[in-house]
Amino acid sequence: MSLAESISEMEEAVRSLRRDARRRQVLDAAVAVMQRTGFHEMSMQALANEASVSVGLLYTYFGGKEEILLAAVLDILNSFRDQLRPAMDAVGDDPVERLAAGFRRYTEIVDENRDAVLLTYRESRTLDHAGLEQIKELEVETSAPLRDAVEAGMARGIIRSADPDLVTYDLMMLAHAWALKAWHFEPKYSVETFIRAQTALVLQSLIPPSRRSHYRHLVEG
Amino acid sequence: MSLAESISEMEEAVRSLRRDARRRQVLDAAVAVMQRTGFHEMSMQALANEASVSVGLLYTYFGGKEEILLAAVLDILNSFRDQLRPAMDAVGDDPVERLAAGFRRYTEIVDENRDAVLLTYRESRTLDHAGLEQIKELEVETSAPLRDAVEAGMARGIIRSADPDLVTYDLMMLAHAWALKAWHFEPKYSVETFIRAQTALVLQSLIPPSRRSHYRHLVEG
DNA sequence: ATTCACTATGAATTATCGTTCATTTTAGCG
DNA sequence: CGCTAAAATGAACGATAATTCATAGTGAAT
Repeated sequence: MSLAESISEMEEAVRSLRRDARRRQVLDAAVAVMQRTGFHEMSMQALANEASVSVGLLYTYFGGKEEILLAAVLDILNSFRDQLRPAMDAVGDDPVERLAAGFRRYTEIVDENRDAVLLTYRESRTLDHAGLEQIKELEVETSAPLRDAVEAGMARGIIRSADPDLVTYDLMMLAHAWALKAWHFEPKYSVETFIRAQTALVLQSLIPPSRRSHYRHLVEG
Repeated sequence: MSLAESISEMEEAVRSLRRDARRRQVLDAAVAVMQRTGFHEMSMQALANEASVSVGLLYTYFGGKEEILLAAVLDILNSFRDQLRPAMDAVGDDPVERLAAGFRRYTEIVDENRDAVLLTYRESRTLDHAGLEQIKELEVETSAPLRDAVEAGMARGIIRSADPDLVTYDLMMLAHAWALKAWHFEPKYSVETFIRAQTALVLQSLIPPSRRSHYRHLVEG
């Protein structure tokens, strides 16, 4: 490779980095504004102000308003996916422990991104078909570690046999409930107590009685 | 009461009936348009066309666009509330049977009003504070029969003791999941099989082993 | 210093839409 | 058939907001 080529490659890389930084700047601002007002009520002017850039600049980094929404949502879902498996790996091999840790982490992430979770429920309808498909695929991908743990547990007979997919989605729904029904749960529960109570309730169903004493710390709130 | 007064009262009643009919006509149209396009994308012109009335008329029956949204959502939630308890009363006194019947009916209603359920999740943010409060109150009211069954079951020791409120809301979330995640469940489940599978899963957690044989028809899909 | 490519600006454009209101139609009644 | 009040109409208004584009700044290379 020639020197000139190396230099041009580095320049390319620098530009790409700057581009990413700007995009993130806009996306963060977008999430912030949307959590205050909602997507439709967010004017491009308001977004530009929040991000400290001009309106015109938004259009050099994104195709339009809807593309910003999609990018913001995908950004969030990606961080979901990337954080789940590591948290589960940290607790070892036992499928039940992995499942409990996964549910815990998932719910914590929901808590840390409550507005973002609500956003995905509220605004998905706005997206076009391609965008929706991307979101659905990411959701399935994200849930994979949980499903793996459920299946592993069933294979070893530690988890009562049932449809692993149904169990996985139910767990996700209960985690989402923390964001969707915060107005109802918040007065009585903290994230911590919510997680404990749900874990106890769910595992009661999933672990056969004979195995239950092994997991007393999880089954009893 | 004079004859004149009687007549004027009847006229009043007739007018009120006509008003209600017109309001329902508009509300039905609104739900239809919103399920196609979403609230923000629905123009008053489009709504007027769907309802076969003029734009101006909308404003003689409703205060504005947002008031139509609120009315539509409340209409739906009211029908939820009115249909649940009768279905539970039909199966008798046993709390577990009542709970299962309640969950079944609730999920069926969700299925019959899928778009409407999605609407409440998508568009609640749009409503003002007073509107939101009304919705939350209705949701709590609707869930009351389920909660009653749960509490009755716990009092009699037929249902494992836990936070009845948490159990109730979890059940509602799982029913809502049928609408929220239809894209995921629909290929594999029908409403019927979905209800059976969820019922089995949930009751496994709620009924102590000693009692389980009594409810084999519910616990086994 | 000048050029050049890239980045950024924000006023102007264009379009849509919620709301109003002057006007017309309808229905009931003497 | 008029008469009146209620019901209904839809063009016009005013406001907002997404998008474009002519213009300006920036800084590295010649």
